[in-house]
Amino acid sequence: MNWTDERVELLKKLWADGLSASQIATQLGGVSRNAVIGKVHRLKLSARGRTSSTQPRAKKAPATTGVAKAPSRPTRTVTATVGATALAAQFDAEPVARQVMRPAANVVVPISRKLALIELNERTCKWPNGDPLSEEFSFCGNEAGESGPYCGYHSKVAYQPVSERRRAR
DNA sequence: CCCTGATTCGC
DNA sequence: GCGAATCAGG
Repeated sequence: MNWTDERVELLKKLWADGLSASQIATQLGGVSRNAVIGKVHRLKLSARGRTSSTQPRAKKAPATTGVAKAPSRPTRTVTATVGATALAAQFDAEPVARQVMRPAANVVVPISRKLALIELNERTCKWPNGDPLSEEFSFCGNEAGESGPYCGYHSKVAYQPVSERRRAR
């Protein structure tokens, strides 16, 4: 990946918005956080003024009122081989999972390619966007990592079992 | 151990 | 210019 004007502009914007280097790296795709930091320095925009206390870290979604406690992870992993009907049925049968499959509201979501199910392949991120029963439903579609069904961002932020997080490392 | 940005230095 | 490796730290 090379630093096109477009990518540099996005880098500037996200850095100004206070995103961490690793968050920016995942959204840009194809670069490491080191690359982002290096670029930031070369662009001389290191100072972000804001000494916003501690690292913002992705936080949990605020407790929703009156809703049963959600499981810590999706009940099942979406794979490319699951048919659309089966997928819809799965979520239909498990309304709780539908809620859980969304990142927390204050988490930065990478730019999604918004692919349809049939557009997914072995190397596209299978993180679902939105309500599976809605017409706007799509999948992230960014490049998935070697070791999982999600892109770098979603494999970290996704509600993944701790055991799998460790194995991925 | 998770993460953060900063710096160095071979390419 | 680029970014992996490394450092220093929360």
